[in-house]
Amino acid sequence: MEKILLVDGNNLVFRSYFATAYNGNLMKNKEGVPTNALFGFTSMIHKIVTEEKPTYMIVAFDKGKTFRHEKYTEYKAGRNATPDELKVQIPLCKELLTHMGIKYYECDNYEADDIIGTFAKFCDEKEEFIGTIISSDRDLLQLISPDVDMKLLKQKDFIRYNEKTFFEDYGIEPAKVVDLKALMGDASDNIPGVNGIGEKTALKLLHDYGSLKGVYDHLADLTPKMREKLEKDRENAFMSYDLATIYRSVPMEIHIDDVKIKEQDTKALIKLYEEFEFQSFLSKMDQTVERKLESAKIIQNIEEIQLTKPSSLYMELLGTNYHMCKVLGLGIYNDTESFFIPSYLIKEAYPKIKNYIAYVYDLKKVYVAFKWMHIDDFKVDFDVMIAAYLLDYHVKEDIAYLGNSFDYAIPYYHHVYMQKIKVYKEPSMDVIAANAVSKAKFVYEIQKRLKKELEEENMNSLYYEMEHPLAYVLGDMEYVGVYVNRDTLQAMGEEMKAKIAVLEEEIYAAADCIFNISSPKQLGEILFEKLKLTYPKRTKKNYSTAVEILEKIKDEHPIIEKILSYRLVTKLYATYVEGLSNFILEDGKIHTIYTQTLTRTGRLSSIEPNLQNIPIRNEYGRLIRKVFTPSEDSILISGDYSQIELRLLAHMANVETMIEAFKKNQDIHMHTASEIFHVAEEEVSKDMRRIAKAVNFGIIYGISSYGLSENIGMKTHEAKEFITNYLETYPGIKEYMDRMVEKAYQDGFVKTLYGRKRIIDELNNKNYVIRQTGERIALNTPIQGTSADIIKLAMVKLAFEFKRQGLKSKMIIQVHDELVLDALESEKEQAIQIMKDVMEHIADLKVPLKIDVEYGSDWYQAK
DNA sequence: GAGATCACG
DNA sequence: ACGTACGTGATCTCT
Repeated sequence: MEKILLVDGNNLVFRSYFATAYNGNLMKNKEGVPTNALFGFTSMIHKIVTEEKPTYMIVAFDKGKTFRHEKYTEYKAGRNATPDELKVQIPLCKELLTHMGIKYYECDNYEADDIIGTFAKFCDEKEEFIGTIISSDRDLLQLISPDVDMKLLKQKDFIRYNEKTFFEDYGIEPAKVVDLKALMGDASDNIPGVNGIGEKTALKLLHDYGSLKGVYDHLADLTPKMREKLEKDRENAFMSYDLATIYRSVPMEIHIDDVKIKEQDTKALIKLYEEFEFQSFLSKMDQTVERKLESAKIIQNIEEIQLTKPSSLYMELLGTNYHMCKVLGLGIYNDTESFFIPSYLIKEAYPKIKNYIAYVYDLKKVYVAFKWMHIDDFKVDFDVMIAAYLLDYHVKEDIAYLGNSFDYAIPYYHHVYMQKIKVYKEPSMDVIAANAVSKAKFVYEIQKRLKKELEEENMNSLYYEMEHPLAYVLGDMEYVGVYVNRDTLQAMGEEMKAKIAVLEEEIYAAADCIFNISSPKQLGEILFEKLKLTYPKRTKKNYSTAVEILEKIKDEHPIIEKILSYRLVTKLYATYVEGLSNFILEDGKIHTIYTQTLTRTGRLSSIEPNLQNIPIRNEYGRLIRKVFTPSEDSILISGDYSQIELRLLAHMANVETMIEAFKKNQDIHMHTASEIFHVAEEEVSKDMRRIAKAVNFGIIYGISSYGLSENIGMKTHEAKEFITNYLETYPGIKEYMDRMVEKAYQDGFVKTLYGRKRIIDELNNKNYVIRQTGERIALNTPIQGTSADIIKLAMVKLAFEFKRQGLKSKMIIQVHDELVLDALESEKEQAIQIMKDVMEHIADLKVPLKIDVEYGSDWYQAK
């Protein structure tokens, strides 16, 4: 038995088009051809092929303007015309299929539905074939038969229907979909149906009387009202029946060899993906077709090095974590000189090149990797990676992504250096050299253009005074590292393991069976089916077992509390005990990597390991912080900005009362509570403060009444009242929000106080929900981003001041609004003084900035 | 490799 | 009628 996949191509293209709507700005290639639908289509096809692994497959498209139901043409014609931006992409989708070896069908005057119907009939008739229809169009459900099932695509996932499951869900046979549509109509397809009858009623009627005809044969049995509706639209109903019926005899010959998937044309596919700048698909391609790189001169002896002018450098590593991986060599390039320095010559060669190295990609990587080699004086003028990040180019760790968006054929790192996932391979030195030098060449040739663009965007000071110097500061922090006490960590781990074992037993006993507690799927079945606990959420396909859900049913069964504890402890053990242990190097320290070019707001992120999410909110988890310790004769000092985002809001929206409250150093949530509840501060209850705090946060996130209500557990309409009340209390904030959103729609981007820019594509989306998200981004990014700017500036200045004043104290950790120092005890007072001074005075705002300082002999105490 | 979950600001 | 707070990273399960 062979399965044929019957894909509704038109449906996929339309879905893709509207899912990532073309907005006249983004999602088109350099020639201006829109690619949104093609992109979505490509990824859907990839997904379908990997999920279904078909041998036979067809993709059906509409063709021609006249329809087989001539007398009803006006109905079909009434559907929205295909937008031009979509039209141009349809032939491209077909081209893609051809390159992938997949046959597509179209037939004059027939729709994709009809072609699929014809193939479905083919499957019904031929014993050796079965079919699976793929579409999000419910119309096609009517084609389900013993030999044909359907994968009905939903927004996120899909439902697979066969005859049996369809009947279970709808209570009618698949073929009766036609009768159903005849009664209820289909607005999207301009099928009128019977006015006043919806899905529920239609299903009930069909259940009672079997078919459309059956319903009309039994009009006498119905209520007068219903009878009247049906009689009035009798003609429409039967016409709708015809309209909804999928034609199954398109005049075409089916040759089964055509339907078999052929080998893909890799070369043509790569060309297509390149043309449309589909980096993600390109990087996934098995690039058997090697990109040709110029061969590079490999230095054998440092006497061969001739360097006379500013050059670019590209450092090639084996592995991605530059704290613990091998340096393979350096590619050096300028327009007259270029060569490759193999790893064993770097130290010796460095003095000869250092004065000429002007441009790099990822300066922090090079700076830190050199430090590990005891080269401490590396400095460059310009980092292409950081500049490209600020300018919103496609920046990833792998330079190939940026290179390819500028039409440089740079091989993807993983194709050259990865054996398979997580396994690296070292190619021959010729290959490494060619890669390194061609990357250096790209850096050299692109830097000028990026500098010019920074200038045009007024981002010079953002680059030269903030991000560029920050890279060295971060590099120092990473290289210095943080001491982590292995023994304490291990002891905590043993205790947790014991706890986990006990909890496991208790949970199995309570559930009366053994299962995988970490599997949400299994857990959901145990809780909501076996133990029949109430699922406190509107119907959804999969049970969620997240904390919010479990908290709600805590009282129903003692198992819930055990599961919550189990979750907490296993999380702590896996992520923070085992996880952190894996990153302690021989020096007893953890060396994280701060990602400087990732977030959309300008914040840093921290990886391998993440030091920005060490537990603190839960007391048991907080104990983990005890393992983070200072160096000898030192303490950890933590300074964190108090309410920096709210202060920035008060500044930007110019909210007098709030600014005053901050000037008086008041508890801001208490103050807000007293204002929105119209009571004296002494009368603010805990709950009032809690609500005020939630609303304050909500405002920063770009509030929605639903979001707020979910967060503090109240009805949406109550949350709405709080928001209205809040905005009446602070009209300045309301004005500010309106102004920001309007400006964002006008410009298509927002900026921070320091000129960092974020383009918000979401605002051009045709989907209302996505536009709303865009509005929230427009409200949040200037605040979160400015906060990130401020602490970055403070870090640069603080590093400078420590150096200038000759302190040995060092910054070691940044957690968005908090800096942690490893400081000599003898420098304690001075370090605190400088830190406070720098952080509080780095920006000139209408509100004061305030930091809270704490210190101790570990991170638990310094907080 | 994606989704669910949960750790942080 | 729809689906919803902003920004991250690590680990686990499951396809």
